[in-house]
Amino acid sequence: MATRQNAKLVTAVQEAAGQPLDQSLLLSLVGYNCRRAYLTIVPHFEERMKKFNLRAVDFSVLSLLNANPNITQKRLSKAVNVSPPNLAILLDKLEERGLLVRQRNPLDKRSQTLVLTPEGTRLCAKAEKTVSELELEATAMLTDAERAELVKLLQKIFLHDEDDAQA
Amino acid sequence: MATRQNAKLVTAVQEAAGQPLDQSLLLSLVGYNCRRAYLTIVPHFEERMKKFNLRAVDFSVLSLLNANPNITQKRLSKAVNVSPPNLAILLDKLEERGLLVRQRNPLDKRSQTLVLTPEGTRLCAKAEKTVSELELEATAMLTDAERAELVKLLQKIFLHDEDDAQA
DNA sequence: TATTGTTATACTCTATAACTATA
DNA sequence: TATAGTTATAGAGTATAACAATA
Repeated sequence: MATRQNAKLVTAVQEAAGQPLDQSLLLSLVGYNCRRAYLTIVPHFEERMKKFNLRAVDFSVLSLLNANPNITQKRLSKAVNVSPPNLAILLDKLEERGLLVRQRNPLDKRSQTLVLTPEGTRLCAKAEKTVSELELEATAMLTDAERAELVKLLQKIFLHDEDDAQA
Repeated sequence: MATRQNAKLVTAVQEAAGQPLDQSLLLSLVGYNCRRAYLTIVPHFEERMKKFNLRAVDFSVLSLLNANPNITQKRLSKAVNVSPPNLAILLDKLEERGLLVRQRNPLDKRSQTLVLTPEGTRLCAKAEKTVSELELEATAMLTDAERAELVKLLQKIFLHDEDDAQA
């Protein structure tokens, strides 16, 4: 009896070991595929950005400030999806590195506006160039048309009810 | 002098506040768009899966075991991208909840093979149904053709040098 | 009274080192 | 000696509560 049970298990285990993994359900899910693709690109990002000592969030902050000087921490917080307490710490570090400065907003002294320093601007330019290159590498299996189509479809998902397109 | 500086800042801040955010560089990056789309879908997932008390990883594990009974923890670990120590804890919890069982592999007693219990199978079926529904909701702005195209392009990024398609 | 930003802190996730049992 | 899995623990990332300054 125990033997028959065991024989069944042996067969089942051998069968399972010989089969390729069936991931069909997960692979049908948009969210799952987004995550897998993202996790494929991230290591490329991290490797190439080591020399700038920038994480993905740090890069997003610099790039956003480069394109939008003098925005408040509140707007930045929403845009990069980092809570105010965590953003404060992140900005402390970038400010210590001399990449940006906080200025008291003369129009509302509760808030602070942010600008890159000349050094921050230089670093951002280099980092943006590197990121654009690395993106092409990491998605080299796509044609330009496919890449454009992919970006368009992804944006449909999250841009349809945007908040800080204005705000 | 200080006044002229200040006047300049006032102007710059007013200007910045009046403008919509320029995110053009970030929006050109595939990785950034993948992440944003994923982060848009996640809250839908979490809300609908609360009643099953399943996180995304838990769901992936159940779904994978449902389609691949009797695989080893090692293969599962690679497939869900969770390190063995962390997977051990995750499996402890699912096993305590009576959703799966670990069996010593009779062919190699170092390893353990995993199977869902009847209860685990039932829960998985319900969860899979819910996830498929929620995915359609979260991506309702896409046509079926667009959704299929999106999935195809995302998979091109991460399926081109797969490991555990076999292994 | 409400808002911006900060400090302090807790919680979750992920990563690493050392151990056991088998091979 | 090498591998599967576990335990313990450290570190990073994220979330929450309470506070100061300003509106």
